[in-house]
Amino acid sequence: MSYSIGEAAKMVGLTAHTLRFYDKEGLLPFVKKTSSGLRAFTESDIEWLKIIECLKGTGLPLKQIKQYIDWCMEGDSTIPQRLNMFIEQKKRVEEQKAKWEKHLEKINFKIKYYEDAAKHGDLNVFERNPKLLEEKKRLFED
Amino acid sequence: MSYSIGEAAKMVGLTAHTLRFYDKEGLLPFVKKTSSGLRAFTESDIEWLKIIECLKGTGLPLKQIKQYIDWCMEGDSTIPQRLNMFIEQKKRVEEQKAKWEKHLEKINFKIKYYEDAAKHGDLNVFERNPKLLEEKKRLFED
DNA sequence: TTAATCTTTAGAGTTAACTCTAAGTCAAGA
DNA sequence: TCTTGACTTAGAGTTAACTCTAAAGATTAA
Repeated sequence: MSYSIGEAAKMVGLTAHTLRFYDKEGLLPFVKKTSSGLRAFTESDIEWLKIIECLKGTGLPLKQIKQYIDWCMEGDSTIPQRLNMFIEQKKRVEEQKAKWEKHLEKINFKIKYYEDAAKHGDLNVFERNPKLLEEKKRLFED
Repeated sequence: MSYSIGEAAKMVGLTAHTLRFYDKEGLLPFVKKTSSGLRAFTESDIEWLKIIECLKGTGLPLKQIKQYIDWCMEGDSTIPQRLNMFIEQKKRVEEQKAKWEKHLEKINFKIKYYEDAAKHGDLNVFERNPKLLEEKKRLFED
């Protein structure tokens, strides 16, 4: 049993256009076609799409995803490169998470700031709450 | 005391080109110019840049950042919109964080998978370790 | 004062990742 | 069989966010 491009697209939350674009870019060399030329996605292909989505969703550019796919197609000799790629990607994700943590602190500060401002209808927040000014200094200096 | 565009750029980790582009897009209406036409960034402007970086870094498009800046320029009447924007952005960041958490699980699985593959020089990982197959099924189904 | 190094503008070019169009082919239901 | 809707390709167009260029003006150090 296999899926058409439209069915596969729906399953992974992309459009058929996007899947064709990925194919054109060489990201889907594993997808076979029927005798009449229609792409037929297997269960295994859907899993490929999910791992592509995982890498794309964590910010890896399509070019590097293609590099990974190429390694996979090349065979067992590229296992070290693939392992290394996932280790690097894990590192990037964790760095990114730390960055977002810092950004989130600033956003939380702004929420506190504007909550007070909204309550009083003006921006004299720091006069009312000098501790918030200290927090701001801490958050925005580097 | 104030900073030239190049100094300001260095301080926030952007290029002067990018700052001019932001200015052209209307993101920096607060930056004043000297009598001879050079941009002069104040300490306060640098703080604006940092909040722009925070919003951009958490995935808010420049158009919506401009919307926020416009609200700030408009005055106290837009405090509720600004509060709302930061609340929404916080929500988005937390959703994104949850998504990354899930992606990270898949990446960690792949690391385990390729570590075993690398150790043995082949991809018969699931034959050696059926529990990893279970984990894969759990991670890649939905 | 002069050379080197900024900065200014308008506008063109780039990159990534889609997104769509046209013209034709294929498949499934009535 | 016919119609409707999904599929095919090549290739053009779009969007966001830069990134760069050219030509001219401003600033700074020697």
